[in-house]
Amino acid sequence: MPDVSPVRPGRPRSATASAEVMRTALELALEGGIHHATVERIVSVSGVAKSTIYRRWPNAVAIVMDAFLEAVGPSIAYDDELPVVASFRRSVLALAEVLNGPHGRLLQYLLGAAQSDPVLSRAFVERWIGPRRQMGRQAIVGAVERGELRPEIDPDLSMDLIYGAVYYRLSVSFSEIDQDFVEAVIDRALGPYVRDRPDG
Amino acid sequence: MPDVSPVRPGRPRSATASAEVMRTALELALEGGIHHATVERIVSVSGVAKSTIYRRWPNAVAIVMDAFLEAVGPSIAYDDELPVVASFRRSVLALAEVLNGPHGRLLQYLLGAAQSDPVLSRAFVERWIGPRRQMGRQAIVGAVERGELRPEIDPDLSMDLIYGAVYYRLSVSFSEIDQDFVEAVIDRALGPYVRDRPDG
DNA sequence: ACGATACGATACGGTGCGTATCCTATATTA
DNA sequence: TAATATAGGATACGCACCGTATCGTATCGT
Repeated sequence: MPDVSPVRPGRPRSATASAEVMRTALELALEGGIHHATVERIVSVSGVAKSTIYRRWPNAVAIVMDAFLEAVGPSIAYDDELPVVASFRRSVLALAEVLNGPHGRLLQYLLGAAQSDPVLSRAFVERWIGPRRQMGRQAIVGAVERGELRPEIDPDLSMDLIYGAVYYRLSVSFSEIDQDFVEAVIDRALGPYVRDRPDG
Repeated sequence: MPDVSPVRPGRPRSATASAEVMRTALELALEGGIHHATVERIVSVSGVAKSTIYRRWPNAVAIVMDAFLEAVGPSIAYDDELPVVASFRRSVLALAEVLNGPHGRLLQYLLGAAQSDPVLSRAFVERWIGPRRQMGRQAIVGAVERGELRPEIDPDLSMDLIYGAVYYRLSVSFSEIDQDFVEAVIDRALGPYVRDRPDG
């Protein structure tokens, strides 16, 4: 996240340089895995100088991380109008779609790199994991307040169960995250707490 | 896994060399993270020649993987005599104890490396993930047969939920795997399927 | 003894890292 | 307009590690 405070003497940082570096890093990582996105390659492909890159990012993975989050970060796709189970289905299916696509492998690489890079891991939690958990927790709390879910449900644990199963597939059991799986997971995590609704 | 068929001409491979290499690799990785266990460092610490190492392993991570599995691989700790929920608690708590200790961070590193190394990932699934899932599935099937669990339970999905939550903590949300958490996860994954036992 | 294979030692080219240096470009401030 | 501060491009550097190759020596089976 190259941060530039707006009022500062001297030549300002080039916005196009940052964009070009991230674009190149993402492209390289998508093509040949995260190990293919090296600083030296990014330099030679993007044309931006090494010194410029190191002035903004500490290493190559950080660039890929920023590029990834900028590309697919914003979409969370919760919809509070729907019943809570349907809302979760929608949101987790959207996540699964990302994870099953090319960006999913990239996320897998980033997650792997975060395992031995505390800085990266913090960024990962704060900018990717955290927001989604937060939205999910709020959805559950809201559903409890509306009487859709029984109040005994533990929102945090629910998040661990749902997202846990999804990421387990991605990064531990290395199997597919299909629609049936997502729906089954959500049903088993939330189902026992769904209240019967006499008014249909 | 350096495999040597027993009947073969020529000088046999030294067993002590393999042992010393793995011991050193494990030690280095535990000390300074998996990136600290480089082939060149293993060479200079263990005294075993580079050529000998490359004759047996393709790279440094593979050595750490073998060493890790040899050190903490065997323990699964299922106990079919206990009720199924208690049996799972025992087993997953034993796993959590490993994951919370120094070997847990190592597993985290290995899991991370597996994300971008297909060979390592296969070995990981076959030798670490697979056996545990298998034991767990069998425990559930057995419990269904004994009438402890309702037959509608999906054993595979149950494994995804339980182990998913555990590994999610380890490698995605980077938070602690304490006893309360483990018990809550198992209760929510299996609880709804536990049959009342009138003779209990 | 002979052939086959392993071991240790050493050297090599290649890649990538992160830093430093130097010059030039472009902004603010006095 | 001049001074100051920061950015960008280009280049070179030392370092670590990788994986391969080559060599002489050691230790098996036949």
